[in-house]
Amino acid sequence: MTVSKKRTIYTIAEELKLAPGTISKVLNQTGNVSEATRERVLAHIKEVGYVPTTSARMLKSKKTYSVGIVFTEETDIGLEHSFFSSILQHFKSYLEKEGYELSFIVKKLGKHELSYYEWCMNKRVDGVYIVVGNYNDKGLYELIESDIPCVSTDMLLKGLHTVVSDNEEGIRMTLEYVKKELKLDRIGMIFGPLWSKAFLERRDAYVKFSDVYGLTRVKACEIEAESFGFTSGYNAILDMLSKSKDMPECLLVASDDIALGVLKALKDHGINVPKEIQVIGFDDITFAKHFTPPLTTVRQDRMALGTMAAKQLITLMEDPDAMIPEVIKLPVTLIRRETTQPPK
Amino acid sequence: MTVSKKRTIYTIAEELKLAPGTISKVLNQTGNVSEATRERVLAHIKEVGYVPTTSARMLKSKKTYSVGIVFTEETDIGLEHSFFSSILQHFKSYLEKEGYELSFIVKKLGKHELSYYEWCMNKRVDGVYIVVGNYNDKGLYELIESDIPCVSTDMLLKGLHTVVSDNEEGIRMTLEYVKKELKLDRIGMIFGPLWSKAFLERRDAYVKFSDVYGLTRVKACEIEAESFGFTSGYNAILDMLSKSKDMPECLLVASDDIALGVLKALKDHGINVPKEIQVIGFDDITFAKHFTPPLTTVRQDRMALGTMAAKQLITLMEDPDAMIPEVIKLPVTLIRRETTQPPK
DNA sequence: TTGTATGCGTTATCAC
DNA sequence: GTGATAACGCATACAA
Repeated sequence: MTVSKKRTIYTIAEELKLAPGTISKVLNQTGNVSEATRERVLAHIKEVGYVPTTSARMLKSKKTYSVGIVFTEETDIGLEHSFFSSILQHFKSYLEKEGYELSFIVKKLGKHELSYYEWCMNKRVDGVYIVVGNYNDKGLYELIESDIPCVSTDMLLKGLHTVVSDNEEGIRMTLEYVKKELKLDRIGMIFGPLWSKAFLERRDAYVKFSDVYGLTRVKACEIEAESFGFTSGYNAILDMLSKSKDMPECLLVASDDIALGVLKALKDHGINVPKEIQVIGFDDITFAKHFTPPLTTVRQDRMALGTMAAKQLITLMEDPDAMIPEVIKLPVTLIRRETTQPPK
Repeated sequence: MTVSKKRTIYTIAEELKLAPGTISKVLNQTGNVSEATRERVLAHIKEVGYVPTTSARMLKSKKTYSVGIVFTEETDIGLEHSFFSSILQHFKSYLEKEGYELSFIVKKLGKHELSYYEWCMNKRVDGVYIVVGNYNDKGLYELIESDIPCVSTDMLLKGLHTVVSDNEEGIRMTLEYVKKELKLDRIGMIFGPLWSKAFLERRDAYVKFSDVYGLTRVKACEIEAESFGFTSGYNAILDMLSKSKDMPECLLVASDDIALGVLKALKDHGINVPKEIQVIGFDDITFAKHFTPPLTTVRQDRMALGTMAAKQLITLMEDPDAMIPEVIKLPVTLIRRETTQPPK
């Protein structure tokens, strides 16, 4: 392929014996251009493979077709965290199909330090997607309060559009399953870190619906894991075992990552799952079905999460005042596998 | 925080009773500016939080402090693939610390379709990082042959700077371990898809060093997995078991993802690891140590891979003709865990 | 040492 | 319908 010589609206105007402005008009489908010249210009542009230069365009107009991503890297999270990177992946696919481009928001450009907001203004991004954010991050609030469209799949904040799984319903159906299908009574739960809204919701739902279904909560077996990962699950069980010999029949775990650690710890202590204790996770990460035994869990639809966030953001970018619900709850599904076992 | 009113070099020049050009000079540390005004300008800029607008700057100058990322999504790969996203994460961290910004290269901007190369020219990225690419992707070659600095941690191509793990040495040390510590003789290997250079290198090294160390290759147990994931490993074992009852004492597997599937299949068929057969993986993904039994494997230093790629790219971006080696091989480490067991 | 003028490639507002 | 022309915010060569 020949490396195309540099073209601008001027060169192509010249080649077509037209005025630069006219080219711009057909490019932006603005103003009046005769159908004839329109076609002619479009054809030529396509033939020579001309693409308007982003920077110049940005200089003049508002739309940049770019969105900034906030992906806070902390406490076991980051691109390596499969749950979030999966959502991001789907978000990315959808947005790219719509012609948008994704950039990670940084706090430094060349030698200039800047806040999220400054970066966004500077880059003139059309919108922002918060994949995972930290409630202690001041910069985030400045961003959310600004009039740059923001969407998140993680944080729940007044004024921020968020797409999340229906955590409460997930726990409700789990507990209903425990009661009605598993026919169990005594339950416990390994919570995730409770500063996370999602984990908090799951804990609250657990408290609420254990009542509703008349389940018995074993208080000694309700533990808040120290973090998000496998290890925190493992440690939570160590903690539990040291405190009490009084094990529940079924243990809910706030996330699969933690649940896998739980399962491992149980196995290491010779406690059989599901015979001696049954375990139910949350998320349905890829590995959940590959573990031994395969984990019963509540599936979050990662694709729907990412895609829906993308849709919301596009709506907002096209019309910042669009009347759309601030938080959208997506349905979840209970996936029955082998860490639970209904009575025969 | 007050949302700063819009500033340009003009407004800040005005505020300081200086000429716009002067501001520009101190910003770019070019031309002659007295130390006094320099300080004054810098101080003011910092105070009001002024940041030069990228688009305008791009229009004039070369450097954009931005790099494009090629992350081909195929055959089980994508952001969800923890190995690659982990490398990307480290690459990203390093580059951001240096003030660069990362954007995913897309093939469509607004309503314009464009090639990788066009996108890069258009955005004026300083460089490109190919996290994972596809050899069949024509657009990639155009990019690599252009004079945009490119670095990869995946593809091996003439003219492309690449940072990879020393696959050959990894396999060599594995085989030495099998021979000298494990005292085993009969070996087999589940290869990864051989169109991948990395997997090809591992296969070739396996062939070469099994000779060197006088190991016996069980041909019926040398199988090319159909893909990258857990499932392909599982299927490879199904395949192997159907073909031969003649199992090797030790099975190398081209990657941990595949190896975990292998382990599961073995377990499902009641074959004990490491008692009946020993297994060694490659990569040391996070989950390798959490599996039951924990996987013996060759660790690739993902952080070094990402960081080194970042360093190489920066060197190239600062001086495109820098004399640096085209391919850098990073050392790997054998991690002994429980899928292998030396004789007592 | 500091200020001025011009161009970068667009878009948008006018006249024609 | 079409063609000039003025911004947009910065860098740079050149004049002061």
